[in-house]
Amino acid sequence: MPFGQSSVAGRQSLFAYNAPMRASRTFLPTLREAPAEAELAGHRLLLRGGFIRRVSAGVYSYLPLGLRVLNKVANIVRDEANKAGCIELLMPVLVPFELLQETGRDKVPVLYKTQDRTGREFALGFTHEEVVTDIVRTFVHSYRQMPLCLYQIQNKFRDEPRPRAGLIRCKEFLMFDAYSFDSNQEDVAKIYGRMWKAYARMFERMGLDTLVCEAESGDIGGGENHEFMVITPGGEDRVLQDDEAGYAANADRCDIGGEYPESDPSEVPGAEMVDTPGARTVQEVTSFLEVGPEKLVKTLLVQAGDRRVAALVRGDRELNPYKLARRLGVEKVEMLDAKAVREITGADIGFAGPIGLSGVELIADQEIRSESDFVVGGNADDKHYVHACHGRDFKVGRFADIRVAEQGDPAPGGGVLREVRGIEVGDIFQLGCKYSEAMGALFNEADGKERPIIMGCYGLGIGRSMQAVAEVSNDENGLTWPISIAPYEVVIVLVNAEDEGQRNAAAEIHDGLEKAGVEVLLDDRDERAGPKFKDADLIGYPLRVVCGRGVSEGKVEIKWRRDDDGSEIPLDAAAETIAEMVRRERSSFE
RNA sequence: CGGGGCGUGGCUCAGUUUGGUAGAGCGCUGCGUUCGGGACGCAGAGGCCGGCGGUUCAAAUCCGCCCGCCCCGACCA
Repeated sequence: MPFGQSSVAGRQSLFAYNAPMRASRTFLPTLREAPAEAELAGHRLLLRGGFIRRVSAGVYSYLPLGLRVLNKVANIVRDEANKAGCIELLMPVLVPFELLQETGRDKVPVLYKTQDRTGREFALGFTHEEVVTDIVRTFVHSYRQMPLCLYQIQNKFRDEPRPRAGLIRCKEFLMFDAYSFDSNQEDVAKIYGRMWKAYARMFERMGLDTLVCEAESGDIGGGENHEFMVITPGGEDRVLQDDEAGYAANADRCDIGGEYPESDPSEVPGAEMVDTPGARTVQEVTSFLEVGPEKLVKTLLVQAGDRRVAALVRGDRELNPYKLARRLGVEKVEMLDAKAVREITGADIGFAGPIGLSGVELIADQEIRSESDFVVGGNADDKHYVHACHGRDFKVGRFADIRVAEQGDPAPGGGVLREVRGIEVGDIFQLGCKYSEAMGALFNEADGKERPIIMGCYGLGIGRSMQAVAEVSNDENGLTWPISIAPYEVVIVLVNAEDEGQRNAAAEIHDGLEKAGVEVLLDDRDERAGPKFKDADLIGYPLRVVCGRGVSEGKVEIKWRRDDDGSEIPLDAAAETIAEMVRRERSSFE
């Protein structure tokens, strides 16, 4: 079995080095008090337990225990990726700048740039679409060479404006990234589904519950896009979900449901222009006119491809530019600057309104359709209209869902959206032909015609997943790792190292477990029992074996980290008993 | 990049308001006692108080600039 392929049988080969299995000879720098830098429970425990150490903002060292966990997470991912038919390779950190220029991603703001002594420019790899596409365009020329899915597990570098929460958002981080290459849409759907299932298994094996969310592909472009979220209050992503209908989406993507029958403006007084001196913002206008922000309709002027569009959204809502772009069938929309706004409205930004506006398409958020009597801009400096109604005072070309969804909004399936926080541990993307077209990655179809390769990409944060587990698997005493990624499966606490009987019993169990393929750490440090117990709980070894005073009666104590109480087992069969317990526990994560 | 907070032995912090040349707990070293849930006693080591400049007889403390770190927001390919 090749190195790195993880399974029960391959477990001993997980670590190429011969790691010391005695605490006195390894490096366990636990901290009694958490460094002030950490806020989240999992982050604090990773620091206290001696798993990681901050080197600089968003830059971490993995200490020996942390590296073991990281490797295990990586190996689970590797194993499932291999089972899904992906093939591992390794691409460089240094990416020649010209490669990124081919796709225009040389302007990505998070890019780290550097140059060699001759002045040749490189970027530090932040993701590897260009590098892998360059490989594929060189070697893949026929539909018969596909489907193909290549992946690597490697450090990524992103100059994040704000690194945060330990391993959750780093400037340098270990990531699994896979890239699929297909010749037809059916194969694209197949690999997408296969990666989806592979991800589900990976996270399951790590002991993580994930919620799959519809996601916004944003500027990376393309078709379907899902994110795997670990739901926890400390998560940085807003997720909206409707449990009953089984709908979940990232807040920046989330659709809004509901029925919006046309409102009847007949009871509303006629529209009237009023003075609103200097009142530009929603806040200023509504407080000046003494109305709620929901009674104001913002008119946002955007450039959408070669068209100019006015988007109408209620004052208490936020326009979702991705949704708007999708509804308009363009790649992206951009806010018009003050000069362009004056050309169209004859007024400053802040006074644009739909009444009498010409030369632009008018699209309004769907909820406006069933409401009336609004404050809108007057298309003249310091003027607004009150009692404006669509249909009567201005004509909306189209109503559509174009605003940012919020907690409490109607869900697409008919329920209500509820907001939770999530850590995005993985995502899967259909890229289409964006990169293959830009880079000339073409293949010959069966009919002899040349077409661009259809691509997909799949990312999974290894370190981020590790901390996500820490965030959801802990209690007041420390971490509670699932056995699949725990730094060691079993810890043996030698209570009194002076006692020969205890010492021999511990060594015997240790050797027996090692022979049985169990990852065991013998805590033989010259410490009192207290700190050893505290450290065992803090570090979170799944199973604890205590060689203490019971040894003189031929007994040792065993206790699962997750349980409050342990039990005593006979010393003479201890190793076999424990190994069997470990095997059973492992099997629950496979 | 905007807003807020912070920077004092390895860790957690006090001292800064009101200037007088640095403290506690934990950790560390040695000796002794102790030894099943972060022991106790005694004796020690360890800090140019983030950096630079200024004010002053005198600066951890006041002023200016810079750097770093954390949180909120923007951003997040």
